[in-house]
Amino acid sequence: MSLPPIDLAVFHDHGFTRRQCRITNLWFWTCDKDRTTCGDTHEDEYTFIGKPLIQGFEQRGKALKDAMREAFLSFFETFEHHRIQPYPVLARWRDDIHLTIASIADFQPHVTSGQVAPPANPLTISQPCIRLTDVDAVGRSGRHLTTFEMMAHHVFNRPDEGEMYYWMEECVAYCHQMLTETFGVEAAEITYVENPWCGGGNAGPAVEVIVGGLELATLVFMNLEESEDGDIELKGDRYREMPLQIIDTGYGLERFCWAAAGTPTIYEAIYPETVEWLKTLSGFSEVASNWPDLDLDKVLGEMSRLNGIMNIEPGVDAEHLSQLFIERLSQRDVSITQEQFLAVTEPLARIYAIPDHLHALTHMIGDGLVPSNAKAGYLARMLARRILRMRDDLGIDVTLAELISHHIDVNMEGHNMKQTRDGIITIMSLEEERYGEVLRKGTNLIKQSLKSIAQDAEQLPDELLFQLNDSHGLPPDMVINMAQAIGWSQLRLRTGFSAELAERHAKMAKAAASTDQHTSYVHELPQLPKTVPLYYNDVHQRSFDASVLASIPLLEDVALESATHAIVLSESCFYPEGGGQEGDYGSLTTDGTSRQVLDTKKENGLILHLCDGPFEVGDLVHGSIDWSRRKQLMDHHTAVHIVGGAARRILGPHIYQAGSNKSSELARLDVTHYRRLTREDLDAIEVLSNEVLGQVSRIEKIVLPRHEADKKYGFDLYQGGAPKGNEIRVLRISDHDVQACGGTHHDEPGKIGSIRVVRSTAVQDGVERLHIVAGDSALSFAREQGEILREASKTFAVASEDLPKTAERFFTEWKEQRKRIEQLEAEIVRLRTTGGGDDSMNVDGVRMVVMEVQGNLKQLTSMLQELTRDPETPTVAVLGSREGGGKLMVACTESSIASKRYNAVDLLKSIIPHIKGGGGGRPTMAQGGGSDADGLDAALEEARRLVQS
RNA sequence: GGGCGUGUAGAUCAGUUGGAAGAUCGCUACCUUGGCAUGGUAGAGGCCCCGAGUUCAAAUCUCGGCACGUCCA
Repeated sequence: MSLPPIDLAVFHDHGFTRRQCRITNLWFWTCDKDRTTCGDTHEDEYTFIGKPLIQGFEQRGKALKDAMREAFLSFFETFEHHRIQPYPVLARWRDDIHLTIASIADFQPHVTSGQVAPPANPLTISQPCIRLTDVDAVGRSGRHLTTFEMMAHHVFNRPDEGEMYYWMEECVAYCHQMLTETFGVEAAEITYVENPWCGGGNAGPAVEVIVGGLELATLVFMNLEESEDGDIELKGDRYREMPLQIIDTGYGLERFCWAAAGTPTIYEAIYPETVEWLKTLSGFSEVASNWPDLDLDKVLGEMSRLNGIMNIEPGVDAEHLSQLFIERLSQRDVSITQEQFLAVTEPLARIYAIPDHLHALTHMIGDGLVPSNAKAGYLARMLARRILRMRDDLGIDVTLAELISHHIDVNMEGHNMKQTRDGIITIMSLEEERYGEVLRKGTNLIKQSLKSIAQDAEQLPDELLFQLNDSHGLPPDMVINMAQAIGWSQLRLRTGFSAELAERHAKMAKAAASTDQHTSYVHELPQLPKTVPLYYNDVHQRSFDASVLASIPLLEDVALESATHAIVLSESCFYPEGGGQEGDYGSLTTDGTSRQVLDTKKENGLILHLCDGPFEVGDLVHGSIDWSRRKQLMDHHTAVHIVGGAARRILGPHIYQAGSNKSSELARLDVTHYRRLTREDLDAIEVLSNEVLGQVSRIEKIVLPRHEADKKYGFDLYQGGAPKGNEIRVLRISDHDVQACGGTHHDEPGKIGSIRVVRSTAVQDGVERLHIVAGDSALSFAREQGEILREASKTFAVASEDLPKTAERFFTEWKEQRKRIEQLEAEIVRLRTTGGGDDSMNVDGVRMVVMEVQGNLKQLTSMLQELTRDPETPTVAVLGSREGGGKLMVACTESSIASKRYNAVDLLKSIIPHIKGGGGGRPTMAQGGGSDADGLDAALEEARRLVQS
């Protein structure tokens, strides 16, 4: 069975009829008798360019967006939808995506799965979203954006629990009423296209709302989930109805603006100030004056109408596209050469894309993101670099910080940003600096790489381009441009290369994705009630009594040390590893047996005590935990929260926990920051952390329903990772730090004693790892440091205060003396080589020196150098030394009869077996060593024989 | 999370098959000049990132660490 037709009263009431599109074959509803297409095909041009279809909105830019958004939200408010504040663009409540890509993403996965209640029902929202998949098409297609606001009304129905708010009929009715009444759209311009939606294991009927050739909204009725024995078939997969029935709508705010403005592209409707500014700065306005005959306005007008049917998607070859455009334009009596076309469209594409990218970047950085070379931070860096490149291509002289400042002034007023303006500007300046550095290094590298390429080459090797891109951040087209500029004028980028590059990356990504795995500790977990955790009620409880519910042998490959069995109890105060806190150790005993608990883990709500032996099911056991270890873990865990809060107060609002680990020896806290931390930073964090220990007398532990926690404390709660349940355990250390955390913590910070921030290391760019010790570990750390100091001072026989000064003195003296030794060795060599007449002889005008000397390879080298330096006395020298198992060296005076007649390597190879060694070198200088110094005499004797013959 | 790349003089970088640590700029002194720009000559400046291993021999090869860069998810 497939989905039935979407046949609603609202269609009939407004005189709409159902037809099948002659191009796409999709069914659609229209009240225009002449319409034969669904509206979104390659024959449906944009009809609103120059002739707005949405009436009553004369503003442009931010004012237009604000008015449009307000009109939408208040429409739904009057129909009893609750207005929800937008979520951040960084999807920190999710671990599967970095960015908020749709309004429904706010409620995934737990609201949409039914585990967590929605914040309101029904609700309306305008959610800023970022999607980078189409980034290449932005600016070129006239309609693509990386950042947009998705206006929506959402409903979460539970028919099985008698909670049914509304479904398709009402949903479409709201949409139609809003379009025609609030926005003044003629009903004849609207088509509703039936096009089922599926994705991510869910599916349902859906309606696309098309106005003037532009898809303004999609109304999705999500009521199906993937199931092998489902009775509904959609696009090859089987589905069944699910208990939760969700209305997921998406109205493109910017598209509404565009339809209201009727501008040639969407960018002029929403970013008019920046587009004008960049046109002026880049001198684009004068481009047309190069060709007085060209009617630029007409070209652009026709182009934007064409945009609607050209279906410009990312990855389309630019050259091919331009030819297609020129062809189509000529069909419409617009004649333009390729040169003219590119001179107009290339700069325009950049002028349009820059404000869009700035908007996305401002949102991301504004939400507290730090640019990085990994994860979401990398996406921000990519956007920043795209902006900088486009700016350079346009030849504009403004900094990234100035561009962002301008954007904030024009577009961000009233938007609540977490990061400060100064913070954003600092981060942008650092990014631009870094970009400059990549360019500078890249230029050198390209010059270097080109050395091996013929000046008249037409292409560069694929491997070179791949490598320059992947390892050095130099995009292929930039490499070609640079190479052309410095003399390789014939070079072109091979058609299709960019596509191959993308494909290569996709392959790598696919290979990486398939290596995901989950470790389990036992073969099969029995169905048992969740273990009752005692550690939340009283974190100080050290022992308890419980009954054994299961005793399961551990899987071979996860067995650690001597643990053999996982014991499941009815309740436990053993804390299982989680939230970066290691599991508790201790013991379980009955009257007869006693087992060590070597680690504690959690799986499917069951606490697994990993023991060194089994129990009988039904045994009553007495459990007691290793308290000193637990106390230390609590010291470290609570300290991590305090240090995190301190770092945020000292370094800025972008400080976010990127991971943490607490063992009994030390704790590690990874935080996001845009530059390396100095010791001064660490000191300030340490001082503030210790102040908190004294100032805050109690740590609050509160359990809240999820949406209440979100509302009260915001998404910074979820720094430790996205929690799963509807109930959130909030740990609040006054206003210093508030986080959702399932770990065990002290009730009073003062119990920790003291905190030391030992050092910081870099995890990746944009993430610093703080090494922290607290409580007893802090004391033993101090003791160890003292011991290191004492040991070092003992070696120097000085007081530890004098150690740095003394070490420095020793080091400089060591350097000076090393130099002095070199000089003295040279002197020794000079003395030895001037005297040795006895060991030299003359064979046909070549001086032969064969002798045993004292010294290492380095000294022998200098001696040989001295002996064979003078071209006036051609010399072959063979030196031997007994050091280190015997050394032999042979050298000939360069470019003389000596080097013509004798080969140092051959000579060496003939004599080296006497000392049981090997060696090699160049024809004029060879060296080798052996393991039998006693053979040295024989070796030298053979050398004498060889040179005489 | 995965792939790739780079650590050599104060700076920017060469360094071939493992076999004698280099260039350019900067620095110091001297020469040229009335002085400066410039030109000439000489010199100083190196834990070749750190630690193991292989080898007669490691800046070079292998492994580990640290630091930096970059592409992708």
